[in-house]
Amino acid sequence: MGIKERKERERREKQELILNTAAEIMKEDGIDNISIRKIANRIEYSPAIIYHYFKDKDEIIGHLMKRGYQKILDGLSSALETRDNPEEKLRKMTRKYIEVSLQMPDEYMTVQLNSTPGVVSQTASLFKGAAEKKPALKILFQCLREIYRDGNIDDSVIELTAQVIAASTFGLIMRLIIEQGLVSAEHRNNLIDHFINTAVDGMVQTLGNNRE
Amino acid sequence: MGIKERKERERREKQELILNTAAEIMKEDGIDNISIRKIANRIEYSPAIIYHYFKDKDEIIGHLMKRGYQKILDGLSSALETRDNPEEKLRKMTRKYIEVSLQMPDEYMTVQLNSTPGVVSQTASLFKGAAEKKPALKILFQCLREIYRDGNIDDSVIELTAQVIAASTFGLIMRLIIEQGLVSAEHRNNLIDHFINTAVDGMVQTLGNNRE
Amino acid sequence: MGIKERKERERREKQELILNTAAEIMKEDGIDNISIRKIANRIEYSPAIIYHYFKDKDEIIGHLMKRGYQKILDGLSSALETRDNPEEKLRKMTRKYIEVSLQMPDEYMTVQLNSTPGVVSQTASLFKGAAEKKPALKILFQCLREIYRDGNIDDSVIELTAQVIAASTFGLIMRLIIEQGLVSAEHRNNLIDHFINTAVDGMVQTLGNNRE
Amino acid sequence: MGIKERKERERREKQELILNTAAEIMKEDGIDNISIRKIANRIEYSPAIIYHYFKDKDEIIGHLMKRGYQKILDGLSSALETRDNPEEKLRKMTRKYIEVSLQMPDEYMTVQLNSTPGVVSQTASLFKGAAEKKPALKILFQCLREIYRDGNIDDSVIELTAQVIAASTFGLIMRLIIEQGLVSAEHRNNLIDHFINTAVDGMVQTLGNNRE
DNA sequence: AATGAATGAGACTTCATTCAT
DNA sequence: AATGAATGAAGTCTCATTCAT
Repeated sequence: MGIKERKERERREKQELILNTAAEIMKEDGIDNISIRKIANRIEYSPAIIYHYFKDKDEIIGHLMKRGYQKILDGLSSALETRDNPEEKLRKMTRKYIEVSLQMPDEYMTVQLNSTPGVVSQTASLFKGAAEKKPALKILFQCLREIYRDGNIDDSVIELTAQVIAASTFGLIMRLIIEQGLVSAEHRNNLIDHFINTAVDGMVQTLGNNRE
Repeated sequence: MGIKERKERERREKQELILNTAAEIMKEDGIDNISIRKIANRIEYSPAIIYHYFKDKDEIIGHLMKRGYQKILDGLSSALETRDNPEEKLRKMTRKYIEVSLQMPDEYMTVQLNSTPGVVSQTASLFKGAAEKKPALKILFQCLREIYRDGNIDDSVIELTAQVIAASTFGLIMRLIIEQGLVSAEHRNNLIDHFINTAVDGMVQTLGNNRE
Repeated sequence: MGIKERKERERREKQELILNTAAEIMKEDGIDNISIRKIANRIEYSPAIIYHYFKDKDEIIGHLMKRGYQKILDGLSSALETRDNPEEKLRKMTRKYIEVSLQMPDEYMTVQLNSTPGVVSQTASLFKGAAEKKPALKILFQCLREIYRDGNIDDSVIELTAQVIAASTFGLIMRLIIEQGLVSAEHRNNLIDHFINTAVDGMVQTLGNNRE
Repeated sequence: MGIKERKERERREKQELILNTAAEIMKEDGIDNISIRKIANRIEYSPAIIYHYFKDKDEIIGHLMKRGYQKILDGLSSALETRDNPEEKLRKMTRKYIEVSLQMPDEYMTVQLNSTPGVVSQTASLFKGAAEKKPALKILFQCLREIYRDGNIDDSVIELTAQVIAASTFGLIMRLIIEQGLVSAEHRNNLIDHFINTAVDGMVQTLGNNRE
């Protein structure tokens, strides 16, 4: 009696098809140019059927966002499970985050740049106290805390540092995405290495020096 | 025979009016919501007349972009004219760049995020050799070069550094714009200070240390 | 072999369910906003199944109408069975008719205002000869006839009178329904009393006076 | 230089054309079935142009309503300017009101039956105190007041009477409209005469008798 | 120089209905 | 008996653009 399950599966498959098509369009034309019609045309169905699988356009966009955010979080937390010293952990995490993001450039852009309240409340990370409320930032914060576990550096300063690292990393990723076609793979890797070795590491050291 | 010039002038004035109105709308509703109709309504002319002054909507958007880019460049080069030592100059320049950008958040976003070939070719800065071709990056590069004038650091490394600084700064600005409503003025200043003092300075020092 | 009957019964039950749900929607959103989908959603079945029980939407609407008309007739004839004098009977009947109608305002409106031939042929009452053909009007006519059994008033005049009473009563009911929220219960009762005591009674008396 | 005026006129003419077409559709399909598309199809223009002349569909409906209401008020007040005695004035007014309404049956129905708050607040007449707030009812009230100027009938009773007359008249008009095709012109006139002579007059007399 | 009129395309969404399963 | 999938038509509205005047 797998008939029910088959139907379920087919339904999910079609939903996936719709979402993937929407993602495709987003990639090509930007999120604001996703339209029910375009999706319908591509999958060669009538526009109406889409409302059979999703309540409205917002729901589709919503799914697209959730997807992007989830992928990033997954990638990030996988980097946490190493047993390296905290400095090394920080480096690996940063690298992982950059890599994951670059593998889904369009979703990343869409999610991170969206400024509708509902979304920005999830992606925001620069406000005071964000280190406690934002999962991704919290990870970063704890890593830094561990690095300075002996020194007496104020938590607020560590939060600032985490935020600056996050924002800088975001900037590098975004520019790499935007300039996609213009930067060679080799140079891109050099940039990432250099960013981690001088910017991130530089911050950590500078902070350490200022401690005394 | 000043009649011709007067006409010319009036023409330019009206073009300005149209562009300013478009900029206004961009600020309020985002670049994707600029419409010929909205512009026409605001200046209380008919939509058709706009085609008298601009070929089509794309031309208007193009002008808007060029404008934004120019403002940034102007602000930046003004920071160059100080006689401080290069380290201080770098700090001032970075700060100035951040400040200018934050004063025109929407134009900045629009210009920097646009990925149509025509525009990205102007804003791109991460490709190998950008330090020579991009005015803004060139300034940064020269400043760094001056800092390490005694050491024997390879130009390619300095370019990498300039690019990483540029990308990081871009990231901080972007996130500050996106999270506008959520970050207090005080915290925002702390972030900028911390960014300059630890991230930028940190890079410079780390690079110096690695020299030997 | 009660199996066939059970199926029959179940079928009728489901038809009832569908009709009741349709009536519900009519009450809430008006007759024009009844949609197959809405019915299906409420009874938690798929839209398609409804076509199993009714040919199409028109058939459902048709049933709804018939129902309304029946309710009114039932209520009316119950008022007939008193043994009062005819004047009193007329008053009671009128009052009963008003009350019953106000208890099912939406059905009443829908039925009475519908002007598709099929329906209007049932509700029409103003044409010459209606007193004989229309059950409801016939009752009224007979009541009036009884009142003037001694005088020599022409049947056509009595019919006119019955028709005017019917139309006036209809007007009062309709306005009370339309202005529902604006008329207090007390004032509504006053209006009904006043209508019966002055308008209906007034007609009857005026007609009696003109007899001689 | 009547060029401006000509354009103005043409504009108004086209607006009229649209409104008339809308009215036509209302007549045929009911107010709820007016659609921009239908209007456009009939006048053989594209749907978009309609938005050139009216802000949106609501504006069109609004105009339709205002039109209907105005016609009625005009017709009514013209009946007031006679120098007859009040009883005769009442008869003439009633007759005039019926006649005017029957000349624009569809607008009348549409306006009177519409129960959206904005409209019903204009057409409502049965609530306590309506005689003061509703122009049409006020006229009726004053006429009755004049008839009983010698007797000591309470204003609230006169208001009730006015309301009952208004509602009854409304009922007669509505049924005549609905049963349009079924009632001969002769019979229709008989009904109107009979209504005025027995129902309206009957009320007036009955009220007068009850005074003592 | 300026405008009003007009259009065709496209946006989102709801609906009644059919059909294979 | 019941359903999910699918469609085509229709609904309102906005837009960029063209053209005659």
